[in-house]
Amino acid sequence: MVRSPCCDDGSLKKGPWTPDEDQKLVDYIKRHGHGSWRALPKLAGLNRCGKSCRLRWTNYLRPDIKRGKFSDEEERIIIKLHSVLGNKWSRIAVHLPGRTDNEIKNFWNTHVKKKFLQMGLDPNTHQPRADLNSLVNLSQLLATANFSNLTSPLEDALRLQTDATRLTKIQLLQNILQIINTGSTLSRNIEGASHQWSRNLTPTPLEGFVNGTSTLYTEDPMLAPAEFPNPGVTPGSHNDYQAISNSWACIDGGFGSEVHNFNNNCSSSSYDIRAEQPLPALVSVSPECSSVNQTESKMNLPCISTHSSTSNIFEAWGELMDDETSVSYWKDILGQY
DNA sequence: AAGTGCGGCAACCGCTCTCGC
DNA sequence: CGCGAGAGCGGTTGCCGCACT
Repeated sequence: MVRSPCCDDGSLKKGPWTPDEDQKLVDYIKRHGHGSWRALPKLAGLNRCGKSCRLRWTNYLRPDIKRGKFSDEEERIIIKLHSVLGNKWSRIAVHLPGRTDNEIKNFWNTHVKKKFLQMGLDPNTHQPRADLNSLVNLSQLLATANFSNLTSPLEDALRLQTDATRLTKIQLLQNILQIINTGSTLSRNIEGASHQWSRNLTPTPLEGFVNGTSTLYTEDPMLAPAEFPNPGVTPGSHNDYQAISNSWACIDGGFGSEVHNFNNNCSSSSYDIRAEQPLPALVSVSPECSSVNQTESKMNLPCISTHSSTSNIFEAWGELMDDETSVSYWKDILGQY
């Protein structure tokens, strides 16, 4: 089925707006509000389609639009929000009063993205890029950078992200150890819905990590619903999310609201994590993501390899080990807890 | 001064979502 | 429930100005 575009009338003007057109649009909206965008151009005496008028108004003519360069703080917020929301520019724009989604998108594509790439990071996942060239670049950067004194918004955000990623990996390892200890799969009986998500507190995260009762991500009862309510949402993905959300919320209270909203929503039975698409995948995407769950795949949803089966967890583990087989790497992680 | 390349940004395109019938 | 119109959103394009040769 071919749908006719709303602006297929060849007589309608396209391209840059003239000051006269701007004035007409502003005058009309000031007097009458925009009402129906489709009807507006005729009523305002403009030879444009309604869509074009709406874009011009929301991206340029709106009186509350903030112009000029993005501040460091704004950049920091954008990076953090992007790590949580992905390319949801309109959602990000909500947190930056006076900035439009289009402006933020352009800023990301022309400035921030470039910085990510220069640092050898994938701007989509905020993770190190897999290709060799970028790894070489990254190692060079690491050799020259003093990471204990990071000051730029991007570096700040990236350091936090690294911490979050480590937490995710630890969670994955924890799941595997639990399987080994109990001989059961981690996969939750979704229909039964009685899985106790919050486990008993243990003296130290490391002990919990070793014996499979870690509460690394569930110490805050607000962030840890006793039961994970939503069929189709895997424990792994939830904990992955909490790892990040705790990380962000701890460090930046103001920004944590988005994350807390997510977690609160998560506690309601009607909430669908897939609708929010909270995070880019933090661990490698397993092959079955594309074949088994076509809906998720189609929606480009984060399909985390801690998916609800033992095999998936081990596959994810295998992928992780491919990435980081160094014993010292894991010693480094474990040594922190 | 003219030509060229590049970056930034406004605007467009097409898909998805929402809502009313 | 299905359909269509309108609105919103994200990706992409193309113009413009600036720097460099």
